[in-house]
Amino acid sequence: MSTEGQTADQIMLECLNLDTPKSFFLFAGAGSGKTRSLVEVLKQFKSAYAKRLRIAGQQVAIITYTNAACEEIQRRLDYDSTFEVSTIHSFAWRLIQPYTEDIRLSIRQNLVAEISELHEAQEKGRAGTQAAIDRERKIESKTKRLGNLPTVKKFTYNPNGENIGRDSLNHSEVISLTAEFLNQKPIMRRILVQSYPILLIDESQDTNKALINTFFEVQRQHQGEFTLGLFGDTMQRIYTDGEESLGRNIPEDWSRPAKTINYRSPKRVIQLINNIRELVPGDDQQQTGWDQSGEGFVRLFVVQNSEQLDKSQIEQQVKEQMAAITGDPEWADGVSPVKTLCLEHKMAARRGGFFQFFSALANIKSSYTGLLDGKMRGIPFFTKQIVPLVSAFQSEDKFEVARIVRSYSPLLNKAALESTPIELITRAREAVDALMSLWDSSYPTLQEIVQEIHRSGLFLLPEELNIIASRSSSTREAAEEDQESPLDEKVLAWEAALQSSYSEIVTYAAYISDESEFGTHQGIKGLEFPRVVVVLDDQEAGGFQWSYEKLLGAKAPTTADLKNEREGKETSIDKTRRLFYVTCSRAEKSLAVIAYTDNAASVKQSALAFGWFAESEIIELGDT
DNA sequence: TGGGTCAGTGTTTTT
DNA sequence: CACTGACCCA
Repeated sequence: MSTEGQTADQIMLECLNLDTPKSFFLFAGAGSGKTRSLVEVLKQFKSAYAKRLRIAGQQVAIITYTNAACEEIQRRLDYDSTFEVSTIHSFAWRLIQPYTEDIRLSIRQNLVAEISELHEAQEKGRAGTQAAIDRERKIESKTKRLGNLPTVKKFTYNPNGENIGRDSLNHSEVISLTAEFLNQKPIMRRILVQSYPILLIDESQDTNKALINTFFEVQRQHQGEFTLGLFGDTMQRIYTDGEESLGRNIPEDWSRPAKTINYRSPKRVIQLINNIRELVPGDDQQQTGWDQSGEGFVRLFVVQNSEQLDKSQIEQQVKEQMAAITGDPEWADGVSPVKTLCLEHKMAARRGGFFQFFSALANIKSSYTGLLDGKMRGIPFFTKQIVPLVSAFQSEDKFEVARIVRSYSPLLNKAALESTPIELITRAREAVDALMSLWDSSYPTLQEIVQEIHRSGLFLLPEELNIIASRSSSTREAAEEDQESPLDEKVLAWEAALQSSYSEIVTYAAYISDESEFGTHQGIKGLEFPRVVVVLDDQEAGGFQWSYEKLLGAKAPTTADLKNEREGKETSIDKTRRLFYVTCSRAEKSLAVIAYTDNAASVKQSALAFGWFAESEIIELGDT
């Protein structure tokens, strides 16, 4: 370890002094060992102050962005109760939860304002369009919520999932209510400061703007009794909610420690990410490599878009070339992890071989989160029952097969009352054998699996699947004419999803449990992988927030971009550059960037002109 | 008929 | 955010 890291740790430790508290903003770049510093400093803090905090009934609050980061820090702090580690959402909810009447009042005011805005828009807008219908529906649901508001005894909120109940608040409401209450109610500020004399915020660049500014204000008003410690890297702000000017407006009397060594990436990758952020006006943060880091490799593969492009073949080719270039056979041995980062889940789904299943269910907007975490009704039936059963059966693990059937099968429970154990077991075995015979020739479709389970009764079918399985083809046609209710929307989506092969559910299950070789550009915040492929493909991406084509000069900046630039605001190019920075900085050994583009020549030229890649590091693939 | 304005449309990431 | 298309006005 260099002295630089110790210095930052030392500064932070000095700030965390209950008698002379001092706030700080720690610049912690990619791979700088920030979590390790945090844990080290907190452990030292604990030995000096834990007892005093406990007597006063106080804790140190540590706020993270994701659940994964939260669990990681909790674990590394040995689940010590001196520390309250939570995501921003669960922390915020704990603060405001008791204030039912204030929440009710605030929500009421918001609803009234939103409804009147909608009415206004409805008068201004054209009648009969989708937008008008949507507005009408919104007015209806907001009015309904307004009417229901007085009957709410207690508001509910689930930080980790869907919040669809009558009494529930959504994610953004919890955050904005917290900012509002802290701003308006001195007592809330006092409770916060007294419960948590130290508040540390990880990934502060992505913390909600209103809330982070409120925390600044709380700190300003409670100097001498409150420490606010922000960790972050403004270059890694990749969510729209964060404060743009964070880091530029830090109060004079704060400490500004910096961890500028990158322990994660090899020198060539660090040079690339330094070059990427060099182009950001006003950002002078540069990282240095660790003495023991290797040189590493970066390559840019430029692919001209065309109709008949076989992307999977190109991406395989990239891995093989990377194996040859780096001398690291694990790039292409097919078993070692190579992480491929795509902009969107759908792009990952296409490459990961579960697109049909995923995109069908992605149409159910109300439970998209459930699709991403695998908790959507209908999915655990496959991932927790069918997939484990099939894999146990195929590896001839009889105990595991028996365990799964015993845990889930109504065949055993129900029949248990009227039959002898031997009959039961025979029936269950026949049901399992019948199911498994579907795999005899090739993979069955999910539909075939569902039909077979429906026939044998081996497992209980979730509602939507049961509806589909019980339908005869004539009732199915009748049902298609009437697709009004939300259940029908779900049933339709499931009908499409069930057409996919069993293999899709297997690769999907791996994806949502983070065992897949694919990830999204944003979802991999804070993670690291030895071999990284970054896929840039505007054409395949559906969204409009990022444009790699503009970043790489293949597409001219738009009038909106030029206007933003003139006004000193950030452009879509700035946003895309930061996302690109985050993806590239994940690599521990070597990095391959694949740029699918309408203008290969411009991409190559820009990559050279920016100084990001050398001529010898750019490889053109495809038709050219 | 040409130009200007603005509503409508598509739609992704995390909690 | 960027684009399309409806609509208004000269």
